[in-house]
Amino acid sequence: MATIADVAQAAGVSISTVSYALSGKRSITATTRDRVLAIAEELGYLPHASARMLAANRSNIIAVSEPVHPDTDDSAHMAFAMETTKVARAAGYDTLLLVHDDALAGMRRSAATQLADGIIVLDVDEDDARAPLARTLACPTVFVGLPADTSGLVCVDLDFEAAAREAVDRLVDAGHTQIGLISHRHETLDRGSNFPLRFLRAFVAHAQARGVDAAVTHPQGHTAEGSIRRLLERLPGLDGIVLNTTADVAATVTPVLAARGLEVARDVSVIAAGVSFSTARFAVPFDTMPLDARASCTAAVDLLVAAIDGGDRTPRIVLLPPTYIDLGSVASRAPAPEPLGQVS
Amino acid sequence: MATIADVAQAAGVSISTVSYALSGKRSITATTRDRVLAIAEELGYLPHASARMLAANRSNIIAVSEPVHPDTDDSAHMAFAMETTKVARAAGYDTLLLVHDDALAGMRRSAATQLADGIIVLDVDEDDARAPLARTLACPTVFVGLPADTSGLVCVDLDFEAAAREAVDRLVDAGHTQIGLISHRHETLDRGSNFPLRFLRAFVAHAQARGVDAAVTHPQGHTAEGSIRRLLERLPGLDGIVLNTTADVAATVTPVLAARGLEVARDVSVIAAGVSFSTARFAVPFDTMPLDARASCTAAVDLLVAAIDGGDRTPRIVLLPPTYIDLGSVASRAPAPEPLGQVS
DNA sequence: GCGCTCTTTCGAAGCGCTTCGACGATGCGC
DNA sequence: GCGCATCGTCGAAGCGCTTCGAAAGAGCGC
Repeated sequence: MATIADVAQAAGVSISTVSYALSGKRSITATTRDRVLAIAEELGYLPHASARMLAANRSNIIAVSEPVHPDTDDSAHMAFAMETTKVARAAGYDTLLLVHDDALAGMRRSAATQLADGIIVLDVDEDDARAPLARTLACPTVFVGLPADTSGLVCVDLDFEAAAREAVDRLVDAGHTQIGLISHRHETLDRGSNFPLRFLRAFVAHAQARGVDAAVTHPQGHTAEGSIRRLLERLPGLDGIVLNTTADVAATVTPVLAARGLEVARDVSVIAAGVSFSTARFAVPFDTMPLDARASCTAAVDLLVAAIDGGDRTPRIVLLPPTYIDLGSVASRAPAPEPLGQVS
Repeated sequence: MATIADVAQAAGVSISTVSYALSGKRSITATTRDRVLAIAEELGYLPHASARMLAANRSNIIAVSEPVHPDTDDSAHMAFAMETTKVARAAGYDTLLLVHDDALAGMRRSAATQLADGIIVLDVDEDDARAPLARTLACPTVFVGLPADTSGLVCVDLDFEAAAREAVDRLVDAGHTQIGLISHRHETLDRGSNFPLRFLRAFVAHAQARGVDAAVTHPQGHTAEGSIRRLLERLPGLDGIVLNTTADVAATVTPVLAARGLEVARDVSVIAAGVSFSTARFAVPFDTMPLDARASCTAAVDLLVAAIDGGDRTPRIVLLPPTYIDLGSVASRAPAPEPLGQVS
């Protein structure tokens, strides 16, 4: 519990000299500085956190808002919180955890009391109440995931266009010729959500570019029943499905296919792309391109620190390249047709 | 960003009157108090966190130390961190998350800088480096789980004796007559760890009380191979196994039994008791009596708050009654023999 | 009506730090 | 040798709050 005054006295210098010697914000003679540092070390001096916060008007604390919804995948979200904490610490910040109902209220509180210098928002919903809140806060905030209306916000998310293209490539490269996309519900797109549309357009364009038959449906309700029926009507030889939809719909894909005598991988390959849920624990896991915790959190903390230190709060959306996780739901079809004119 | 001075001025009173009106630490006339509260509300006044911390010499922050070992079960530990945060918030504290290598260093740092009023230690190891550290810290600390040497510490853990008795009761009540305990390795017991011994003794005593044959082994290495062989030598009709051991050993039980043509539940019932790992995702899950996150964290935070507010830092070990999670690894044997003289 | 107690409010002193302005000392050019 | 800039250090203000002691006012008994 040594204070800066103790260090100053022991070193025979003034308090401000100690402060400058430790912070390096003004030049101090090498001999004085070394003596101060040695004594500080010897006394085990560490600045009192709240005194420093009050004087410097910054807390070196980042709040992490993570509502843990009932449908939240613990393991995935644990990873995000942990990664954020690790990266933040490396940047000199501690992290305050705001969960459940306090995920929202805690943001307001930690911003208003200036407990936190910045906020990282995890587990973002389409119509997340934290988005409008963040717009009113004086405290820099970065979202990991995109709410429907991203105006005025700083967000990090998966590059959906790239994910759509990679999903198409994977299927086509494995010999599939009739592929369908189960997108989000119409309501979701109508609500102003932009990424399903970005994904959808990239999917259609790239399927065309690769020369395969493609169809798109939007689920009605919370099952894939109707979507799969419609896909099969349009593409009787459907051999690949891309899921860019919600967890509830995705979870029904295997049983719905089974009811038609179709088996994942054997008859129809499936890839979930641009989704925030994990399919690893589905009865039949699907290949997935999810948000990558490490990459997302690193990018998010970097942006946040830039906003705190550099004052750069320009709204922006940073898109991360997708990572493909192979869980065996894509099987090789007949060998891809030889491109014309190639020597076999 | 209204300050207490703004509120005081708007209400036409002094700063100290506002402070007392808000904290209730001195009596203030009802009319004055109401006016102050109304104006504070109107201005959206919230006290500046660090100013309050500095003046009151307390941060209302609890640090949560959670090293996330490679073998840590994310989901289980997520639950502990989340529950701690929820309970702490309800008690008026925010939680600072300290993970990985910072789980140790962060404790020292947040205690020395008085960033945290108290520390909750999760994911406790037998020979946890945080135990000796906690003894040197001025900051109240509560462990969730028991290190080998608990002297001088405040700990919350499962009631191992009760868990051992319940495991025996479950097996005996289901008609089992030859039950074995796979305990911890000898090294673990030799290292001064007390709970395996407590479990073991309660197991032996209670098996005897219930009149069934019992045997105990300690694994060598990280497999159940030798233990199961020895149990079968001693109890050829072995029909129940209780696991109070490490995750690595527990994970090998099913294959080792299978190699001998024995199937869990059908031939041998298995219960894991007093363990900190989840068996839910084993290929064959075992009935378990684990530490209960909600109960443990509530007890831990209660103890910590008592230490912070009440100054009660008496070292103690609080034991929680076990909760039985039935995952189907215990089957009914021949009906339990009728007690003598009972009308059937 | 005087002195007493009790209640309500105020002023001021910190909490431990950062940071600004200033001051003495030193070194330089002329 | 004098003035000027530069460097290293110091003192003091202030961050926004809590809390202590005291002052002012009200109510009471005699």
